[in-house]
Amino acid sequence: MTKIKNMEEFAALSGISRPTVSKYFHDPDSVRPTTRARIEEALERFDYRPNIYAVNQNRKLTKNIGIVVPYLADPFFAEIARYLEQSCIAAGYRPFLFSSHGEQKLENDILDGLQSMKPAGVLLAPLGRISDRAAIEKFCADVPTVLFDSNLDGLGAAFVGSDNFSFVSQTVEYMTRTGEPPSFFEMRTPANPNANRRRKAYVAVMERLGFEPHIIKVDGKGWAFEEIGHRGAMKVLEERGLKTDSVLCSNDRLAIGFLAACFELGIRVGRTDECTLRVASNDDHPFAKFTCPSLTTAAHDYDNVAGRSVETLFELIENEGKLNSRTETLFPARLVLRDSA
Amino acid sequence: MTKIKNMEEFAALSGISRPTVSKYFHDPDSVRPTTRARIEEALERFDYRPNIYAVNQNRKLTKNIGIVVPYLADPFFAEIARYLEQSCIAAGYRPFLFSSHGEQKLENDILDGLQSMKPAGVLLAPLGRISDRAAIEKFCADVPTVLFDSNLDGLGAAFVGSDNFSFVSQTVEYMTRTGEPPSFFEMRTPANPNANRRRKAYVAVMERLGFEPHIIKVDGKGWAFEEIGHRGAMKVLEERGLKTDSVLCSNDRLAIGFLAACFELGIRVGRTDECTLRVASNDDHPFAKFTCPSLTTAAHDYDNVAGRSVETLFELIENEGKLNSRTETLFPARLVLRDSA
DNA sequence: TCTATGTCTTAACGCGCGTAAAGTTTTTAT
DNA sequence: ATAAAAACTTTACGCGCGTTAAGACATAGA
Repeated sequence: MTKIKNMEEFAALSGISRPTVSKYFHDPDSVRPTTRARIEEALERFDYRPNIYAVNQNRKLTKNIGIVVPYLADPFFAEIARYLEQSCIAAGYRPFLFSSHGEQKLENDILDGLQSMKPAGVLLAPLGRISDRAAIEKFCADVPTVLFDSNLDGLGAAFVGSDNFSFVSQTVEYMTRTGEPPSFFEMRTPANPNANRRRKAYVAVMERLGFEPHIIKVDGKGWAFEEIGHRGAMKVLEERGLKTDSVLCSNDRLAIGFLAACFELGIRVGRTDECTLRVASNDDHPFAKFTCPSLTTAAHDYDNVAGRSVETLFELIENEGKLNSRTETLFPARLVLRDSA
Repeated sequence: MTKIKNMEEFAALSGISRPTVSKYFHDPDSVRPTTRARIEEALERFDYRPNIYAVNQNRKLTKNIGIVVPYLADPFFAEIARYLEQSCIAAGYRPFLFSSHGEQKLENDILDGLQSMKPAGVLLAPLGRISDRAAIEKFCADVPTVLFDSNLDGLGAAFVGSDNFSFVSQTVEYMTRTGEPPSFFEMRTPANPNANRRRKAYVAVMERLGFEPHIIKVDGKGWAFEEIGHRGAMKVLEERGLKTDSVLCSNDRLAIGFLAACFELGIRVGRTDECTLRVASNDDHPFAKFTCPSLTTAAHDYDNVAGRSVETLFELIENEGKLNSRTETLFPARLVLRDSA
């Protein structure tokens, strides 16, 4: 097995001219079946692969796709990233995954580095409130970008995410239908714009149903939501600051902390008789099934959000970075009934 | 602000010759302070960055570092990846993160793609039992690689991980000291070699202490450990297959499932009087603090494992891919006492 | 001031591949 | 069978930068 240095050499060994071989690697269907067969035959014998740097230097558009999520230690994003990666690979692209780890500077650095990779496109789930709008806007002007999960008004060629109103209305209506209307438990200054939309949806739904909204805001910064939810819940529960016997958490990770606090304080959570509190939430986090009790929550339509995100990006790429208009696609939630409410 | 096309142009604008500018980007300290100042001054005015593809084509060694983990949806790996990424950036490298998502084919594909990136080095946490040994061996022959988290005998230039014996001996000794010696709860065919070492350590420690080991093996494949632990625990607990009032789970994710099952069955877990079962585990998963009850576990020395991994890789890179001999570094665990045992 | 050393400039080649033009061969259609 | 179309080969240039060699220049030490 000889080591092949470059395409010239491989072309010679396969008995095909280099430009034709080059054409083959760009699109195997663009050459005659007989020559394709000859190339692929040689390919098996010699195991040659074009130098990606030389290739990418000479193509104005690479086959790279950047995937950026705000916080990869959150399994929600890890899962969605997995789906996105696989979709990209299936479509013949090379996905590169980055996490902003909750930091603006890192998000900016990632976009910076991404730009010099000349990616065909980028799937970006921005940090949200703490994102550097100007930096992202500048990036989007140069690179075809689809925003997902959390929207930044007007940025990117399109946005694909979940319909926060659908989440909250389903959970609130369910809890109201089966018991007392819930209070809303959230962070005081949420990092994510979805959180704000959920609060607004909560207020709207409560008012529509003729109930007075109760919002419990807990302190805490960053992405350690479980910790924040736990600490906040301990405080609220110990101070008896809870006006209702049912609570809707803004998201599952806060709820995980909330439930842990309830457990520690001996508060029975659930919908059975011996329980004094019902807790529901939003997201259907991968771990929501294993909380104690298991968490009733509104599930993201993972598949559709991820699927539509990549579809939109591919469309964008084929249209050379321009879409007719910026679309915002929102998928509704699916209520998942478990034991906590 | 003019758009700069290439180094030639930037060199002209900065009043320095291109070769010198090239030298500067390779190592800013390799040029005279005055010229360095002139370049950096121009750099601020014109915002130019070398084309990474052209750069990487002409350097035999890039500044890229591959980070490969077996399953990114596990926050443990997400956390360690974060640390590794940051260390690489701090050292002036460009980390690229990949997850094998529990699949051998994907692991192989990732290594394949990585190889054509000509990375300076790779930090690889292999899938373990289902890894393609031959493929990894071939890869390691060409690319400076440090294995971490799970060891494959003889592969890679070095291994850095945790000392499974230390984990298990601490948890077993603690449980034995404070109550009944534990049974060991694990998957029948664990994906990870660490699991086998933990079982062996359990048996060894139990025998040393003069107790008979009890091993509970539950069925299940893949990386959905919580699910597997939950289902397995339900079965064991319902069938009253538990011989002891204390259980040591092979890892935290199994324990999360185990605790959920206990909760559902009304079994009180903990070390207080009204509890009938104690559960401990290994890893100190990011969520272990929020289980119900919170999980007593042996913590990885994250910082040291990650830190030593990158240190070793950098050393390896500086030695041009060769180390004197393959070292295996194991860091001991730290027992974290919480409420479950 | 002069020399030795270090740093810079100029000129030029190479990396591996994309791509275009012109000519040749093969395939398809009539 | 023949003409038209399609695919191929040859030749050659360009991409942006690494790198080298020769010579010009600047800096430091005496």
